[in-house]
Amino acid sequence: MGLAPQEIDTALESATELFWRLGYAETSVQDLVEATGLNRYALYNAFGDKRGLFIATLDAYHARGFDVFNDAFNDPDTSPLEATRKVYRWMIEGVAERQTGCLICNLALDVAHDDPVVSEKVDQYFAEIEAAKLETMRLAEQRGELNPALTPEDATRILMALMPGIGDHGRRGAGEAELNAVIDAAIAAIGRPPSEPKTS
Amino acid sequence: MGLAPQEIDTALESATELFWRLGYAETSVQDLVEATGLNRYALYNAFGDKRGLFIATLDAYHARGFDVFNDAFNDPDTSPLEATRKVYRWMIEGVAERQTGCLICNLALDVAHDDPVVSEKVDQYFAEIEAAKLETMRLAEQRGELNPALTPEDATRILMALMPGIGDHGRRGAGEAELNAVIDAAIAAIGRPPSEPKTS
DNA sequence: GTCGTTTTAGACTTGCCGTTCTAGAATTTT
DNA sequence: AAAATTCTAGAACGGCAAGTCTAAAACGAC
Repeated sequence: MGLAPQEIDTALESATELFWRLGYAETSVQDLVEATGLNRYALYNAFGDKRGLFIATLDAYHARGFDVFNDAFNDPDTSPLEATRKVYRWMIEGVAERQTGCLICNLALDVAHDDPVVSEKVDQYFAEIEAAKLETMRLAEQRGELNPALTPEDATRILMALMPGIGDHGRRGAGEAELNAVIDAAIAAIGRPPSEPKTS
Repeated sequence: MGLAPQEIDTALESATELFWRLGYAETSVQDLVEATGLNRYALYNAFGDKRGLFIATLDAYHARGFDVFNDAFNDPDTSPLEATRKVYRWMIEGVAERQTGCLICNLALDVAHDDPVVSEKVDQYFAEIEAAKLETMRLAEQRGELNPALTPEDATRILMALMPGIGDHGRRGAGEAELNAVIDAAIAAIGRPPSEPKTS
């Protein structure tokens, strides 16, 4: 009776991938049955309904992203701005690979519109990211690595607002190099500028 | 026989507003009938189908945006960066008023995914905006108003990638002031920085 | 004023998808 | 080994929305 935890995990993984690539509304339950290898009965038993399964994938995705975040910032050798670049590189990899935006920044936002539970989760996720970024930017300021025209709050605003743009850019076909150029430009703008102009 | 051009225009206006606020899939033909005041028969006669009507609204929106763009940049008293700020302010007004992203940057992108015609239009629209921004940033560089850490291409990348983020931010409930703070921070970052740090 | 055309309003058709149900197969229990 | 429980696969149900059709109303021409 019931599924083994490991079965649930692998099912969640394929479901995440499917939702991510197709979008919530565009993913049919039949697609999920085929992708997970579980039959309808088992799916509904384990997750309640399609929405429940989606929410479970959000949680799993969130946990994964959290780990990446911590790894990048706990390396004492990298500066705050470099750690930030690393996190965006990771995000960009996912976007470029699937030609679609981050599961939460871009996809869950659609579902959030008429689902309070998802909406709550998205808000919480964004708040977490924003707090982490702000702390990082404060650190950058202390080290004198921040553009003097910006407060840490300003830098955080820019970084936060770029996230959906990177996803959308990827959806419209931008490759990894193009997306990296965006975040590199942003980090250059946020950092302390040189006295000599950069040549194109 | 047929509708007067003026009837078509007002119908298009209400349809635009409806699509914008609700999204494409979430807007039913019945909603459009009620909002435009035209009956189904007349709607299908004038625009072919729901998708045709949507594409017509895109064209109208595009034309409107084009005008705003030109107005902002043809004022000889404002610097390139200030003109850019003006255009974003206009965009932010629309976003804040409707709590949803720009019709093309955010909404049409969803539809573009499985509609080549819409996809083409979105691409063309983005290319236009990008070219205009790049020209503006080149001008800013010539005037010595650009952050020396950035090429005009870099600055354009940042500005382009911010657009969807502003829309999504608005969708998640950000008000006009918050959204303005984002673009102000970005323009500060793109501009030539002062020697003294900004105090928060 | 009557007849022909156009417009209206909404019922109807078709198709899709999430969810539930069911009958048979597999599996476990004793 | 037999019986009870659980799982499987897919059929059936219900609802919703786009697009078509139709019968009545409005309009216009002569």
